[in-house]
Amino acid sequence: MLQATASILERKYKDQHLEFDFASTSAFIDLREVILTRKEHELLALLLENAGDIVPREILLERVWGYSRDIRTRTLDVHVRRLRKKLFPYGETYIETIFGIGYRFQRYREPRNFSSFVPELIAV
Amino acid sequence: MLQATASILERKYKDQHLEFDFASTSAFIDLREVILTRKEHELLALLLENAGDIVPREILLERVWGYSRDIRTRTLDVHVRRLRKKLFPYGETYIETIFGIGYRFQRYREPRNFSSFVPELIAV
DNA sequence: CACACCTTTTACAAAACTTTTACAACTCCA
DNA sequence: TGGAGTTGTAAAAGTTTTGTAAAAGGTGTG
Repeated sequence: MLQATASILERKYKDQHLEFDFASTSAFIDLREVILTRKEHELLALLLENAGDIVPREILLERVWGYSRDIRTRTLDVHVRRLRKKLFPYGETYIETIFGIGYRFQRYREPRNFSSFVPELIAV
Repeated sequence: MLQATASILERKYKDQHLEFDFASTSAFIDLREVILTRKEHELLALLLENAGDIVPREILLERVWGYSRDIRTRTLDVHVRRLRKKLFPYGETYIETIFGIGYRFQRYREPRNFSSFVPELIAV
């Protein structure tokens, strides 16, 4: 059973390892408190609001930075990097790069056993 | 009864094994998520928009690559190959080669029984 | 104003993706 | 059945996008 929630009304996101308060500037990774800067917070918030969905670079740059399209900058990448670091050791797991498009926040998922394969149904 | 749909308005194609979102960059083969690159996505989208119909090489090269006629290239073939791989194990089934013309996407069809009894589902 | 901290830019490295190349395998029809 | 034409494929080369360290630029506060 998945217990992740990301309601804007609740102003909170929570899963097995990450707790994030949309109203506050701090988060928790397991038991460790993580202080986010403003941009980091906005960036993560936007990704979390769309958890599970890809958010294009353009949208991130527009919403968090107010940049219009066609701006070439590495700012977003640098922030993603710092965010991932602060989410250690789950940074790479949570924030996924979608090449050529943008980024996606993925809810934490319990690692899979090799023995629990998905059976294929065949009509005989 | 066939349940495949490919409406551009719905922006989604879905049949028994493949789920494809025209707006997104990812698809699903059974329960496995498949990340498509831009070209792969465009190519599959074009084939899906014409599901059941042959799409000539020339059209594919023109629409996806902007190539004008008479260009000799193996690019299309290479992309088809990679697409088929990502659609494993249905790649060959879905994307059919029409020799001398082009390619055709075929909706998934339930294997036919010769006997008329209700099939039994077996997990293998 | 000086310091600390945050943000952006720069310059390059690394990774991912696309196209080409070279040749093998296949198809169709004379 | 054999050869011209077409498609399949692996690997190399080329291009684009993303990652990263470090420096430069801002901002707020004592």
